[in-house]
Amino acid sequence: MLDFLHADAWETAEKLIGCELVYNDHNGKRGGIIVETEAYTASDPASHSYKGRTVRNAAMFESAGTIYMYQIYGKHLCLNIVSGNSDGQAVLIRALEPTKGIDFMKRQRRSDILTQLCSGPAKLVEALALPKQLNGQHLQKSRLLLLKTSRKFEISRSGRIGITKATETDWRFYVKDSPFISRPG
DNA sequence: GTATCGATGATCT
DNA sequence: GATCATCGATACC
Repeated sequence: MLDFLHADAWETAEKLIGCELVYNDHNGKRGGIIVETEAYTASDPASHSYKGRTVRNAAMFESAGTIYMYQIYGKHLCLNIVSGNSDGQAVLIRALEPTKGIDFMKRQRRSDILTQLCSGPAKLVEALALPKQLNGQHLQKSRLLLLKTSRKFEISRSGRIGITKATETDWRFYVKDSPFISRPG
């Protein structure tokens, strides 16, 4: 089912576009279709795994399908899905098109604007109310579900966002013309 | 519409 | 002490 996660991160990042990500707990289900991702590998100067394993990035060196969450700029959490073969690769989930639990997500984000509920890596974590304790857990043993869907999209790629190194590497994937991505192509 | 800037704290040097 | 895989507010065109 999740075999495709074992591919290298740039392949997995493209294949994750169009999958549905859903979190389920006592507050119900909420989630959406993945419409924007970025790939990171251990040989990539922009990656947290570039200088080897540390306490923070340990989850990136676990098996494919492990969840890697980290805190950035003091307050924001970002969600990654580990890919590759326990070699420090992961895919950052950058944006969702909301499908489930939209009222819940509007309350979490204190916003009624549908296209802005999950249009950024920290926004979607806030919208789904993902706990940082997911870090290091495997998808199949967690409350986070990753589902294949039949929807097909036209996928575009570009340089990654918000990094200072390896900005020329086109490892960002997104749904062409989607209003739900973090910023226009 | 685009550009710039401060918040904010864990992680690493 | 410097560096952030960000966001939202503000200023300006």
